Amino acid sequence: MVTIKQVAEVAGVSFKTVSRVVNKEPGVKPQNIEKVEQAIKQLGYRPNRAASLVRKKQTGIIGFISDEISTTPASVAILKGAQDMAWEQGKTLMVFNLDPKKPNKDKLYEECLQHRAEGIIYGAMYHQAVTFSNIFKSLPTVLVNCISTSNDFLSIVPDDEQAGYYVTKQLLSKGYRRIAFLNLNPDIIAAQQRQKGFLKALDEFGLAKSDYHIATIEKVVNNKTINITRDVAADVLTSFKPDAVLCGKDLAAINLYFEIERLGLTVGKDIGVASFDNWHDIPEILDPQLSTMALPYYEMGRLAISKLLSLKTSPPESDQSVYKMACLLCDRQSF
Amino acid sequence: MVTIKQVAEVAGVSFKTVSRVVNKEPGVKPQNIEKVEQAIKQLGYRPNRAASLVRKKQTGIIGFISDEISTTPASVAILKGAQDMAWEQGKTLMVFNLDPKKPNKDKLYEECLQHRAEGIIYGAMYHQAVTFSNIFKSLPTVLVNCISTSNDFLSIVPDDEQAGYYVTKQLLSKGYRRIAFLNLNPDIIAAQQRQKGFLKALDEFGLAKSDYHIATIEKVVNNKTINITRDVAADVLTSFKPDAVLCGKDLAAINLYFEIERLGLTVGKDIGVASFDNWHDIPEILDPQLSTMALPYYEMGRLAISKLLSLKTSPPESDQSVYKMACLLCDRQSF
DNA sequence: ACCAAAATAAATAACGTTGTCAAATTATCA
DNA sequence: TGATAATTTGACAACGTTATTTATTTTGGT
Repeated sequence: MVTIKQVAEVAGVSFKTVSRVVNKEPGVKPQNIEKVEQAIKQLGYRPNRAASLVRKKQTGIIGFISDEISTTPASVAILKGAQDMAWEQGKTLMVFNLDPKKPNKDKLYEECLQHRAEGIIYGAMYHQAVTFSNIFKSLPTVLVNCISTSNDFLSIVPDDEQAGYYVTKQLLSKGYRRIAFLNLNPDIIAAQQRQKGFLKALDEFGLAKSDYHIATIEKVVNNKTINITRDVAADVLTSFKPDAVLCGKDLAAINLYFEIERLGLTVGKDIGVASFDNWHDIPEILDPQLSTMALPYYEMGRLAISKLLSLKTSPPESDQSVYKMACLLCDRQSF
Repeated sequence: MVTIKQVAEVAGVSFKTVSRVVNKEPGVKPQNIEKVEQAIKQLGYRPNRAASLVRKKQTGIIGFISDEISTTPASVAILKGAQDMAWEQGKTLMVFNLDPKKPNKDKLYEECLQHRAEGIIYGAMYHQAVTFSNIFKSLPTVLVNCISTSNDFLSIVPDDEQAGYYVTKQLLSKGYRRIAFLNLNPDIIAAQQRQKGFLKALDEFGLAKSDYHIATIEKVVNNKTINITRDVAADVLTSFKPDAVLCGKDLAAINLYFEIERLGLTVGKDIGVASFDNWHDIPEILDPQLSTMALPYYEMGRLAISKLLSLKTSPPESDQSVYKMACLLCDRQSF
């Protein structure tokens, strides 16, 4: 590998001058800049990042630890957002995935510390509460899509209550008055908060208890979540006879569409359907295309990085705060 | 940050001894190991990776450059596989995503070079041919899910021909004799190779031209691919009247299911359905669950790393070779 | 043309490690 | 016990940079 000194020799200047040119420091004669750049090109020199990091205080590295996040399609966007923002800020993201078999956050954190990361982003697969050991206090840390059980980190989550509230209000304002909510497993935060928003919107429109129905489309058997949308939907559609259905996730909306079609009804005409996720290509592949609340994963990833970077400059006065990011309705044809 | 010398001082040994303990080099008295480990724990010392990298020749860093890959759910698995294998081999993956707006592979490669990566994995979103500049020759490089237009890199791709062949043979051996193939855009490699396999299997079973039908479910209008499965499926189902349909991707199989249901037929009973991808939760959410050829992304990611590492030791005699990885049928209930 | 001030360049220290080799200590055996 | 070999330790150079200080060159004003 060619070093800064070899470049200096070829360019006929001291190696410090080369360093100045490489780092775009001022105070080098244009003529010398020219010579150095020539030599760099000629030799194919590339700065050795590691060597530079030894001397500089700032490494420009941000650790991204994910609880399996980057394999789940819905939230890959978090990573992408973080990566884009990091790149814009001249930082490099180092990505680590937790091993689902034995998830050891601390080991990965250790790795980040050794690389002298300047901060850590921890991303979770779904909106949940996570417990962190004290080692996580070593660096500025921002949580994405989860909160800390001990509430001691800045975290960025989707505003599921707002999402539930907003989409319900949209349904109501379009005239739907008999709404079924096929919610996710009630143990998860998103399900709880969406339901809160759902009820709030109904309340504002003065709907009675008999005008809505809430059911659960997930069942947990020995720690595995299984999807029972098809049966639940069939039941709710025939017994409650809603004029609109709000579905906990786009994937389950597929099942819902089938059940609606089976009853000879048409989505978007006889019955409105709305959902949550905006899960990649699913909403668009359905017919009619599914109107769904997009979870702002990409933006959450971006915000995580910028919050992290500002954490480092400003004192962590505002720790333990939770940023709830608004969800947007992707308005298509299903209601 | 605490350094090796501070640890040495506390432990009452030379800093070289600490270095030996940290790197588990032999020849340190157990008693001193104990003292050093004590001091390390007491001070919370962590080796500075950058400093170590300056001195050592091996950085243990592998660059992973992806053409948007890590945002597409189907192939996130490549990244995961690569990451797992890299971790097992004691390497660290540095992940870079191409900016879809202005995809500049070379810039990311440059970044990898500066980090003194020992090798590069380039992953593509779908099986395609990609052109690389000469800068990619600087390091051992392995391509995943794509081949080089100039055929000068080792690459790892799914064996789409085998996949098409295998699944068709399965259909045939279950007695289906009138098969429609709803293929992807014929411009892409996967579509071409699967079709080849499809035809080969049909030929082996001696099927006539009138016993099968091939249609395209994607249309390209101003560089954007649009999905026309619904219309094509409706047409093929009524005009050709297949007893089985092989679908180009799981997502499109959703459309196909709808059309089949609309005709009053039942998947898996009146008509067999098979597909390609094993795209996350889709095959399981469909009813009946979809039998589909899984693309071996995870394994491709793993193989990429191990091939890369062996490239470095053995001379690149076997360059320009293409590893085609067999696809497995995920046998469910749709045929 | 000369001097001071400003601009530029060079020399050298420093960063936190690992590699080399010589020195010190301990173990082995006659 | 003494000599020798084996083990363990430490001093110091080296890695490729950036930071700091010092030296040199250029510029501007008289």
